[in-house]
Amino acid sequence: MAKKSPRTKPTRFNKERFFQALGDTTRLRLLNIMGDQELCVCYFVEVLDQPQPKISRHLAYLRRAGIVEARREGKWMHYRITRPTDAGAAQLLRQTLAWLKQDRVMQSDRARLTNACCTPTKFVTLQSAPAPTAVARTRTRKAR
Amino acid sequence: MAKKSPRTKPTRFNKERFFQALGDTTRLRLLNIMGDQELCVCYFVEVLDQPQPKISRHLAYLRRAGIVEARREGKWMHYRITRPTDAGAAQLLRQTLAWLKQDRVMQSDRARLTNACCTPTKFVTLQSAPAPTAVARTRTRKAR
DNA sequence: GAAACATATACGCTAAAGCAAATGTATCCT
DNA sequence: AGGATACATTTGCTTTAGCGTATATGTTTC
Repeated sequence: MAKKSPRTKPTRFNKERFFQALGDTTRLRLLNIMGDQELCVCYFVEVLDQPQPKISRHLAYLRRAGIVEARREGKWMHYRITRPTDAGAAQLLRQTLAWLKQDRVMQSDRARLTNACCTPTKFVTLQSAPAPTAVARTRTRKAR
Repeated sequence: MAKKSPRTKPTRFNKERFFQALGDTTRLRLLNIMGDQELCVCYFVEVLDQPQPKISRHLAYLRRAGIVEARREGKWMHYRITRPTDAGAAQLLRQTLAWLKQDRVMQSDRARLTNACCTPTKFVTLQSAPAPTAVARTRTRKAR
């Protein structure tokens, strides 16, 4: 028995949850900052200048919605945007990210991230944080 | 004093509200049913088979988010999808609508609408309701 | 203008979202 | 082992969303 996976995983992508995940400014800012890189939590805290539990909660929300993935490396958790299992959602997400880049607030967030990356020593909270690393684009550049 | 309008109207499109508006199944179903036509409330009530106040509330929500517009014709209110003022939102909305069409539930909603339109006499609530009319695509067909 | 109709809004409720502060957990360092 | 670091999660609270029921508003008809 124990049918391997007649439909175990593809429980049907939840559109409602997907849009709800995007319906919060903090989460949109987090996604915008991530862009194509993988960031550890301390960077989000630093750039958005908001309490760490709040950041963690929103990241967890995005994770449940299938929009970001996490990877542990020692004591650091790295978050990156992932490709939603649903193709339509994937396309919408890509467009949304492009849309965000036109926003003033989002641009200044990115500027602040760049600043933090270049001179992490200026930020107490980032003293020893691992630098962000670019993430392999899913199928955009030269495939993987 | 009372500065006339240094920036009265373009209050900046609210992305948060936009996504929140899409983050509800009932509202997605309403949008899907509208498609390119203009429908009066009784059709929504009939097709979704849900209480009228609920439908009205969701339509009001969509209206506040700048996604639909309403037009009164006698005692009937006609709702139609509108082009959001923000170009990015407009594109996302278009794609979302296309995305919905692939959904089983959405397809059956559309089928039920077609049925209701062809034989309105079979539906008590639609006895005298005005038939849906196609809406001038914003810039798609031969302009207006 | 009264009755009937189509739709909107108010009300009371429950559930969920969002927040700050506190606490828990895993990891690293010595 | 013990303390420090980096997050995650819990707790208690306030706000908002969504629902059904009841009621109000605007329109037409008689």
